[in-house]
Amino acid sequence: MSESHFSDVRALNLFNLMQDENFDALMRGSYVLNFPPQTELIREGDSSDFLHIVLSGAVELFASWNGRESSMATVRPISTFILAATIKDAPYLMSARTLEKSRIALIPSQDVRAIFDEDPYFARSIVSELAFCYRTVVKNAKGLKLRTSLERLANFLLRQQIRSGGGSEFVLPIEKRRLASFLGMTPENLSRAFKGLRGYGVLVSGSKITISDQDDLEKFAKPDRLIDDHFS
Amino acid sequence: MSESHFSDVRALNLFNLMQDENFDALMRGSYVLNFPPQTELIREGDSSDFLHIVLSGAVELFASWNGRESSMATVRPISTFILAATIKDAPYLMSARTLEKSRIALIPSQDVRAIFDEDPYFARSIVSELAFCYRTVVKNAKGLKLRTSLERLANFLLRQQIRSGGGSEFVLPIEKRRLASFLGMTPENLSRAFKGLRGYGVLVSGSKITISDQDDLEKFAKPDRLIDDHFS
DNA sequence: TTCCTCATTTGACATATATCAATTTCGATA
DNA sequence: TATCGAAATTGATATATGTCAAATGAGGAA
Repeated sequence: MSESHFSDVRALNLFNLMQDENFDALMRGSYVLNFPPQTELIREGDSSDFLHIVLSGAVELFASWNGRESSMATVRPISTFILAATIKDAPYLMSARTLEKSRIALIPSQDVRAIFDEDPYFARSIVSELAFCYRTVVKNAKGLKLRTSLERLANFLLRQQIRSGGGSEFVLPIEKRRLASFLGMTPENLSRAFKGLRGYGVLVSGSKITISDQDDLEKFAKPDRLIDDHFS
Repeated sequence: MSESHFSDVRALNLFNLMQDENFDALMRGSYVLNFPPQTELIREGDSSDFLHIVLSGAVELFASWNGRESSMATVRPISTFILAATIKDAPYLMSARTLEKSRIALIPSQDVRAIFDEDPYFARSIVSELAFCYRTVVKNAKGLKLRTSLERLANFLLRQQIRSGGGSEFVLPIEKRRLASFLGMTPENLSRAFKGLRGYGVLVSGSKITISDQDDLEKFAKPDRLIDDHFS
């Protein structure tokens, strides 16, 4: 792993408290690979041999059943994914594919489990990370069950606006068809949902979004920190 | 806490590996309370002061937004709930209410966090438990996004059948209106869904379910271990 | 038992969302 | 710039699900 990536990974919440020698051991056993876009990295049901870290590019986590597919999350640098499967030594529940050309670090799951047992700081970080992941999925499930697709889209836009710095104009981070799948709707329905938000001051031009009436949109979306705050 | 409950709690995955003195310390600081049915134990958004353990009775976890409410899970003895909030010292994402007269143990969250730092076995168990919870919610989210309400019901019945011992006859563990909410539909729609499963050999009489044609139902439901196996 | 309350079921209807087919738009690349 | 293929949009329609009101049924209390 290159020095620059090395320190970026070290800075992750998951790794920033652990002892140097343990971090070094993890990194020594890891592989760094470049993948072209649209490469399937892991397939749900496979055994979890590696903890993955997205160093650059982007990775989509998705799930399939009975010929249907749904986007579950997008992982952007620098982040790990499938920690839970790694820890439990259980099969992956989601598949992963690169969305762009991506650089991925792979840490053998058994190394992660071994150092977890050695390093209480690492253990503490893993717990914190897992609790965070758990809460993220719960928030997602709440959104799915409590909101209509229009409301989910409206709140997604408000969250994205904040991530983008809070200005009234920002760019969608993923293709619309993936966004549709992530929000639990069809691309056609997403297109109509965007139209439906015009009445609340949302202007769409390609992937550029303009929120012309912040209050109006928020009044409709009713963002809730227990669903939409992705930082606790 | 009475001796019998004491050992039942000790037997939980979360507590069975930790050192005696640490377990004792947790129990010494804990409270055990009896609650009548329909008592709100925690409200989403509150700070997480206690890890809860259902000793007897039953507790529903539910979420609310904008005047709507959805049942997220039912917790039965002997199990803990809201571990993630406790660990992160973050506000509860879900509310909890007793469904029946229930006996609940409360362990101060700060004690849990303190002993987590002391006892590596406890830490290991917490990680395992959190990973398990995470995977459970991911499975739930997959079901919500990939299946229709009829398919969710069919698979719920198959899971419940297994939990009940695998016989062709069993009893629903919760009221139908709560089941409807848990499965993400209205009570009316659940009623119609039960009718819709008649064609696959599902007979309903009150809360008693009879699966008269196992193969037929399974062929329709297509249970998948990556969604329906709640043991890994 | 009888009554009362509340869950459940049913029917009619409204709304939300999906599907299918046909354009249109966009973006990569020759 | 021109072209190609995929993504996005649109319209028409089908299906799924929700809502409302009424009827039925089950269980507890007197």
